[in-house]
Amino acid sequence: MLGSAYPQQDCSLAGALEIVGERWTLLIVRDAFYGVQRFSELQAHLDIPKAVLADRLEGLVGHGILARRPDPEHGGRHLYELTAAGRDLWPVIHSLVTWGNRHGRANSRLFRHAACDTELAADGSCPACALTPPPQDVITAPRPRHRGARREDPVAVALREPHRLLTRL
Amino acid sequence: MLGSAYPQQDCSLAGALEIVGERWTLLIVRDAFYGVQRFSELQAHLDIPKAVLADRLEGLVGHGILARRPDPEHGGRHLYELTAAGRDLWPVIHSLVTWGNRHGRANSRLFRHAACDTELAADGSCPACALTPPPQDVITAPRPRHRGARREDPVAVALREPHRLLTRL
DNA sequence: CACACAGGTTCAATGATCAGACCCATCTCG
DNA sequence: CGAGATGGGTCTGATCATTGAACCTGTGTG
Repeated sequence: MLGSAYPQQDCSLAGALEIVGERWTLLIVRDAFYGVQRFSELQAHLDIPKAVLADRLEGLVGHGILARRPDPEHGGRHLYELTAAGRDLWPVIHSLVTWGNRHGRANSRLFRHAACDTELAADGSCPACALTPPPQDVITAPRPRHRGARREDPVAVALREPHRLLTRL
Repeated sequence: MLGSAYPQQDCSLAGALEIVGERWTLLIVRDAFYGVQRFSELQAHLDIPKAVLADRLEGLVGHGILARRPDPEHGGRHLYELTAAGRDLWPVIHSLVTWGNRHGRANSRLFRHAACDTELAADGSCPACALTPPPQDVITAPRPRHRGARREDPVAVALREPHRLLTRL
């Protein structure tokens, strides 16, 4: 996003958009909720230029939304994980998915409360349990009979199975 | 947003971001919730280049988020109002404001349920009434003792008084 | 040691944004 | 009626972000 700032806007919406409002940023955060943690997986799943991905990851880490730590399995590599501030973005992601689902292209995925298997309401709450589950208690699965553009990258393939948010893919 | 599209992303989040993910777009929608309806008011309140504002308004009208109608008081002018699809963006706006409030710059405004005057919870629900009020039942007011960069444009001045969302400023 | 691979950085070309100048229709005041 | 002010734009050159491809480096593998 150009300038990456909204000067003179004394508003926390503008402040939030300066951090997560750039192109690609919320898609990266979405994948982080899905459990994607590697640079190469993000790049393959999002079709994003490496330079932009590196720039966005640096920004997200700098703003405390993602944490970058060494990969214990592979020397020299890193894993990116959501911080507490990043996990707080779940209502933003879910409300945008819900809106896009109703008014834009229909969604390929649905979100259920892990405890009772009920699909989440528009505001992210579980209608059966009358509470709003945190993302680690949400399971995402492909929508049945959905025929989207079939991606074949490892992340897209792994997401054909139901998967609990925030757990490593 | 460059390209204004995320090709190959079979996801309603990407679809939503293609519509409302461009720079300035969500700030325009926020002002529409505040009751701003004129081109000139938006331009003065947002400090946005006229060409970009015209482009964004055209996009929002084209995607059915704003409706453009002739201004009955002034010939040749227009008013922009949120459609039903646009009003459905309230959870997106509120969740972003709430997040920015906790993790970015503190907010200058707060949101209360008109029926009971209780401040809304993070998920947009009213803690006292145990329901999620629609935006037309929400009142926004400046945060007490807040000293932000004082804007002097007509919209900023009008918003120093408590104001019900979606009603004309 | 040669090689592949993850994870970047650098580069030229492209496309979006910006500030400011310009334009036209309507309203206001003399 | 005519002159100027205002709203709502469009147009233009300069600036800045994004893109895809090429290149670089450190680590594991055969």
